[in-house]
Amino acid sequence: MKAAIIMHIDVNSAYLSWSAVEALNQGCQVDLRNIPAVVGGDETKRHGIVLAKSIPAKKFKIKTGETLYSARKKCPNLTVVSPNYPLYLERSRALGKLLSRYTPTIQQFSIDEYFADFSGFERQYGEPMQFAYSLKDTIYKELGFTVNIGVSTNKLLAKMAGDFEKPNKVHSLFPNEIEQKLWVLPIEDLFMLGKKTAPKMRALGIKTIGDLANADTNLIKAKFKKQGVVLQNFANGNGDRLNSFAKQAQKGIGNSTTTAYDIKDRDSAYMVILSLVEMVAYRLRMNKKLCQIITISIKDNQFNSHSHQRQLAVSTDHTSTIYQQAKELFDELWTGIPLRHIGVRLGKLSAADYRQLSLLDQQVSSDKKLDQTLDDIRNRYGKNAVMRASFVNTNVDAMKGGTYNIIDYPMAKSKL
DNA sequence: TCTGGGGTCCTAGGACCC
DNA sequence: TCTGGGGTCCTAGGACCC
Repeated sequence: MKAAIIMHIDVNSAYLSWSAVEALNQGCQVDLRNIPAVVGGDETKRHGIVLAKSIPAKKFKIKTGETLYSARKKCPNLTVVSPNYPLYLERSRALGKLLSRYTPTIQQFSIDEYFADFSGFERQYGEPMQFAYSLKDTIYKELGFTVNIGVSTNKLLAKMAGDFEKPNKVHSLFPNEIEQKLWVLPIEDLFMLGKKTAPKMRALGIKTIGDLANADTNLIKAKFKKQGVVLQNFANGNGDRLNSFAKQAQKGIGNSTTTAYDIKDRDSAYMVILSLVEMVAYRLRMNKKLCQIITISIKDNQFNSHSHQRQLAVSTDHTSTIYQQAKELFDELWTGIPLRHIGVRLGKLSAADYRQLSLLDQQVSSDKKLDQTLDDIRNRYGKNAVMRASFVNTNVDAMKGGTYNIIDYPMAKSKL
């Protein structure tokens, strides 16, 4: 049997590239990709972090996730542009559509990354590396942005290959290249080995991916538990469960928001919670799901986080039920300390087509009708077409949450 | 005007049952 | 009779991804 051919396609500086191309199309004279520039949130709303950076900005050691304040200190004439999420979503889908022309087996891994399975396509497309180069060029020609493509026999290796030199590059990382290309890299470069684990590894003398690959498994198991074993397998190029392209059911739906000002009173908190619940419950219903677990999370002005969750006796998709539970959970959780962030998450999802009817059915069906009516209006006229009276003349959005449009893909860990 | 938002998975401790 | 310990469920917190 011939080895699988898996490719990882990753848009270079996705948000920044997409905004740059859009600006050029609108007649802008400069290409943001060629100057020190970042996509960053709104500092007046306390969203002031770097979401994406250009290569010239990277030369100033600006990092994704750092504050704009800090980024400007490193590069005083930094250009900062606001994110355009609808654009990013559209570009993301355009890339997926292009890839689908070449293989039916693709999987979106994040807004700017796809895996594609080209196993058995050699006769049609030729030698995999040659094909990857032409695919990269086709993407650039048709969509105007550059990508990195990693080529290997499983998703883990393809992804690691895609992270080699950027931008606009194709790299292979086949099993027989692991020693030469993967093992020489610092431990920090391994997928899923983050900034908490890396220092612990280094303290044990494990400095490179090769060191981890060849470390004593019993030691790794003892120190890092299950996750350690997964990481050691990754270091050996074994993607394990990372190999499936099967679609996985979503486990939870959540929305959260950092408020422009600290929340100091219960009524303001309730307003934000209602706004979050409106969004999260709407998304739940659009996905034709019910939830059985509701989690509320808060972050105080000292950046300490806490959460509280509750399992319901009966699954629900009603805004009013979820809101009531969320308020109770919040009251149990909140000590009165000023808050900067509140989140609501729905878990233990099930299909909405088998509904367990309760004694409260009378009440429930009128709630259901209200939810349906509001959903219909929002789908037709936009999310702000209707709002509860309590939001009128306030500066709280009637529906909160960073992303209104939902990308339906399971996240990182479950796929690898 | 200093630190986002959306996810998944794992662990540890306590409750409860047998 | 005395009391150990395994299994499961629940919850809060944390690590990691983009």
